[in-house]
Amino acid sequence: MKTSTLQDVARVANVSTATVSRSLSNPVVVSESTRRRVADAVKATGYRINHAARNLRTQRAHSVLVLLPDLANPFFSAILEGISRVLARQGYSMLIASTQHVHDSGERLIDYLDDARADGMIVLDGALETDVVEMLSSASQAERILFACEWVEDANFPSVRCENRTGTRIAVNHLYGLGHTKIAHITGPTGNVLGQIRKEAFVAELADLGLELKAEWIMTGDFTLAAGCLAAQEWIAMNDRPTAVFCASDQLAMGFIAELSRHDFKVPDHVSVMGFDDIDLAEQFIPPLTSIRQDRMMIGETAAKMLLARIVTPSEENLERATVLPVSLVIRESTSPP
Amino acid sequence: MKTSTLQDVARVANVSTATVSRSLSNPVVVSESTRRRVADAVKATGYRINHAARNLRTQRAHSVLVLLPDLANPFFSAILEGISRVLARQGYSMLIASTQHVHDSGERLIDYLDDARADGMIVLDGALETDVVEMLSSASQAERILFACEWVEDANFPSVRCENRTGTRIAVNHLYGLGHTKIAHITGPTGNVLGQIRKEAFVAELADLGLELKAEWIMTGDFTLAAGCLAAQEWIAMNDRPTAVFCASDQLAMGFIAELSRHDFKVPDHVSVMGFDDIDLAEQFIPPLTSIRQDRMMIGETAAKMLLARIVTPSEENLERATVLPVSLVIRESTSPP
DNA sequence: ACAAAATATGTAATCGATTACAAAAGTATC
DNA sequence: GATACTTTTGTAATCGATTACATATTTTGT
Repeated sequence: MKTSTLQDVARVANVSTATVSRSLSNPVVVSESTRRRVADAVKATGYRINHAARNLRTQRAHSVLVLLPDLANPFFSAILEGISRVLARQGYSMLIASTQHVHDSGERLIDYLDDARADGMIVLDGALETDVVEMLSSASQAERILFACEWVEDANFPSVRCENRTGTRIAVNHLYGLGHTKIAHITGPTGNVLGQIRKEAFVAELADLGLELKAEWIMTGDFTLAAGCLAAQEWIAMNDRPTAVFCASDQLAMGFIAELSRHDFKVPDHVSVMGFDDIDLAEQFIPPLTSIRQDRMMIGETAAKMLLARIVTPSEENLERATVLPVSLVIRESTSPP
Repeated sequence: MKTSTLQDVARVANVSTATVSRSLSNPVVVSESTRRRVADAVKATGYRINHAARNLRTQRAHSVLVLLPDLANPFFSAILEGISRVLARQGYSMLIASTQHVHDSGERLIDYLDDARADGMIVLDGALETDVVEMLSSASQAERILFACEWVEDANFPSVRCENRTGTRIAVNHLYGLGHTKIAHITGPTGNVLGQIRKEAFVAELADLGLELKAEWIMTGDFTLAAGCLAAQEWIAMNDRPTAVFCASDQLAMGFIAELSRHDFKVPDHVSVMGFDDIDLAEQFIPPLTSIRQDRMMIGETAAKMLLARIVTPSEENLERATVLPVSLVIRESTSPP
């Protein structure tokens, strides 16, 4: 059975297609009685709007592309949930692509916007290659691209992020407040903005507190479990072991703790460990992880709202360029006095 | 700068739009020289096909909807990765929606197919409400719906799944082979097909091996960490504790182990524990988890391929209705002789 | 009661690509 | 060189909704 079209509805309601269209998308300009007849006809015919037709005519795709570096990273799930929720409410669909695949297939990201597949783009990957970033920022559609969580320093895209600096300071102060004075840090990947900022804030806060910081206490990681394990081996090998470690991500912290426990070190008895992000698993981990909580659902919702605002009313220049969302300290059992 | 259209290309190449269109989508019918001229014109104009226009004319959305019960579940990530990879290769986009949101917003799932937003649907949620399932199966587009991993018993949708029965038997035999004779099981949620089948296979295999099975050794769970914790409390409270536990999911196993270790029981010293799925985290867990591995990437790829075959050549009735993919035993450190 | 304004509806062009059909150009065959 | 056939290209209709503009109808003001 073919689905019915505006024409069919118009025939049944005995009006023109223009009236049906108006009745559905802009009801106030249609008289009460006509509106009712159209509504009945819609019900009778089981009419569903054809998105392809509307998209062509209105030059809108009614969908947004979300770009992830890695679908498997649990950090993104709640963000997607938030984005999806807001988009669905506005009748928009959510397209997903991983930056990896796009690169593999030689496809250009900007094509999604240029060829009417998506009206906007939310990028969750700050590690885009330079040429990709340049291509995006020079594109005519650049104002429809928004970064969330991560961002690219040089480019001037709108973005949503959390208080990375403040979060880091809160973390360090939590450890300091417990009595720790020898505090180490496992960083994110070199070149990553988040890792960089958290590291800078860490160094700055230690300086403010007048705490010593040995060079070897800053261990380079990359947000992953595996990197956490390696860092643990470094820690074990140290002569003067820090009594607390602030990790740039929960996954790092988990890997660190896991490797320690394989070598019979206990957290927080031998060393206090903190993460950053407060992913779902942090609460279930053993020991439950003290972390800096980012409201990922909120990040997703905010990103989607900002982007939709730009898509729907692109003229207004009172548009937010960057939104910074608060973080909070979640104290669990992986930290204690030294 | 507006993007250029077929018309623009045609003008530059000095041919008709029909020729340009053919030159791009069906080059063999166009002469070598013309094809070259068109190619040059495309490059000169920076032409990009307009998907909305093509979709309208061809009655194809060139996209597939993937329905998840829960974006946050790490089990799905690799499946999405597999789906995405195959779709991208064929020029299809991947839309994502969660069954929860769709239900909340009162939207009907089938609308995605009816209103030209998607050409097909991959459903990763076997727990759809009955009315939704009925709506889907009675739809004209029902042949474009495919279930992956989970499925609905009564309905006759094509599906991709893994060897749940065989996997369960392998698991039980692994434990039996280590010398365990008192083996318990933590099930999936009541009513879930996967949980049901794994439970049945578990009971059957124990019977085949002639092993005793006390009623309390089958603990009802729901695939989550939390359920695993509860089951651990049950286990602790038992007089005659089983020496091995086969869990219907890795998350159950992790919750179970976590709760045990909070009560100073050690795995595998006090009890051997197995999971099912082999999610990424299983390898990093402490202890690393013995599990039944499903190749989730492969499940995703297979699902996407099957669905595309149905979309592209819907006539052929030599189409696979169900593909069952093999599983394998991954032995790590959570199991040992009693 | 009539003009002016406001409201409601219809007509038809439009978005940009695809494709049935027609026409033209080229090749082979005798 | 004429005929039949194949290959290549063009013309124009089409997909289904939206919307500028025109027209018809109702309301308002005096």
